[in-house]
Amino acid sequence: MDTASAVRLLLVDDDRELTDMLSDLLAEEGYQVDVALDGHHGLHLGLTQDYQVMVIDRALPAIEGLDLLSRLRRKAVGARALILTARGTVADRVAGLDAGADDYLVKPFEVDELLARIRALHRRHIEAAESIPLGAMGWLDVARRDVLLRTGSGRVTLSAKEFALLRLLVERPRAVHTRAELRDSVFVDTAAESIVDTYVYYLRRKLGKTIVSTVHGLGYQLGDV
Amino acid sequence: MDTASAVRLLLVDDDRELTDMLSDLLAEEGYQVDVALDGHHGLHLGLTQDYQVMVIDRALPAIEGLDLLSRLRRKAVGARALILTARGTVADRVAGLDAGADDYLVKPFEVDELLARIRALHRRHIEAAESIPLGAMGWLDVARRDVLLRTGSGRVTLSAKEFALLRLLVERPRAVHTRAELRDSVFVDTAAESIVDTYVYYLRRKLGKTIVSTVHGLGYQLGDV
DNA sequence: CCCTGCTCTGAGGATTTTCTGAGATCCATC
DNA sequence: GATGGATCTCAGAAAATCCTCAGAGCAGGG
Repeated sequence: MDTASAVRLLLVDDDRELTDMLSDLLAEEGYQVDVALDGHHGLHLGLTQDYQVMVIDRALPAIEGLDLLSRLRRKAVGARALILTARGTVADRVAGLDAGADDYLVKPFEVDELLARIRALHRRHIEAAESIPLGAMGWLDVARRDVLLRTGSGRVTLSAKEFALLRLLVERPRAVHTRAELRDSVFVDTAAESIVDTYVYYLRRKLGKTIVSTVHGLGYQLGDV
Repeated sequence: MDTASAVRLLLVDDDRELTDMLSDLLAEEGYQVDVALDGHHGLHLGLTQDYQVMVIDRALPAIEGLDLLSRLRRKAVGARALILTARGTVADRVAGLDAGADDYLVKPFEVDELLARIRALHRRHIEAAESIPLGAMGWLDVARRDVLLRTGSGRVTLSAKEFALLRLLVERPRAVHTRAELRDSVFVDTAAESIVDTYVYYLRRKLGKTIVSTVHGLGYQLGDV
């Protein structure tokens, strides 16, 4: 039916009885489920496969659930994550969200509630950002008009002109763009060509020297060398 | 065992023999029960604690049962309520439902029936508590039109427009919403776009600066950074 | 009918962005 | 290594945008 567009889901829990039941139920709902019974296996699958949703138990052998999640997040794994836990205190929830969880469910739970929350998470993932890779730097997030850094040190927001300039460079990454060309497309046409220098300086200040390279006497180009 | 996630239940009745028996039975079933022997105490507990279910006798000292319930409802206490009464006329039921009761049981009753109805109420509470995670902030409780804060400092109730605005942002958490779009969906279409600014200000005042972030020149977006 | 809370307007001040210009630094060439 | 143009850096003015909040109007409950 819709197996071609099936939602890929990673389930990490050491309770084999639970994983068997859940994976059956989720498969019935049309999800394509992979199961990991410990943290190491979960980490491996999370890094090598492309999931839309992850369901992770806090108490895991090898690598603890929140540790697993924050490791995945540090590698820019963006799948929506739901944490299962035995405890339901506020401090617990906070820890989960801090590790990068999108939702949180306390055991024992109603299976229907888990399914409903997974659906909600998936619905949100569908609208994931359109992001353009910026080489070694990170990703340019078009919807949010910011740059997600590959180092995991968060996001850098760009102003409208900074974004427009970087986008032009990204669209033709190997081309050398003259100041006149960039000025005409990005800035008001009465502006001096040196406005481009200034905005290249702004981009380098925010994103690092190597984001734009100068071709002496000609103009600018994306990236280094 | 799972006391952390036990269902919290408030029992308000002046018949100490009945409350003793019921609280024992309910504790055996895994509920965490608080007992109030008069309306004042019940009001105090209902306002200061967070219950999922309340069982309230109509005939109470100090504050009458239906009065107690409607006072709690006016303070946006959303726990499911079951009213105990000696009379069972239709007019009586209507009065109970008007006061905000979810169910109604006529004395004398079978204890098993009371337990079954409490279970049903609790199940309804879980189903109705469609709580949408708000990132770092907490949870948006659609049924109760309020926000459960992750800091543990209780609930914040929202006005109709505040709720509608936040819900729109939550439904597409990664999208940037323009003022025009938000104005058209939430407010009267003759309103100035700045009405959105004002309500974003209200949300931030109630829920913290980070609940909504500004994308300069474009609009607003859920969450921080 | 009064009171409370909600909705919306408008205006100021605060903040961010855009653009200019000027000195410092770099680079190709003589 | 001297020269002159190209480029980098950055302070600050001007413009655009956003935040904050007082208050008017209105609806609903007591």
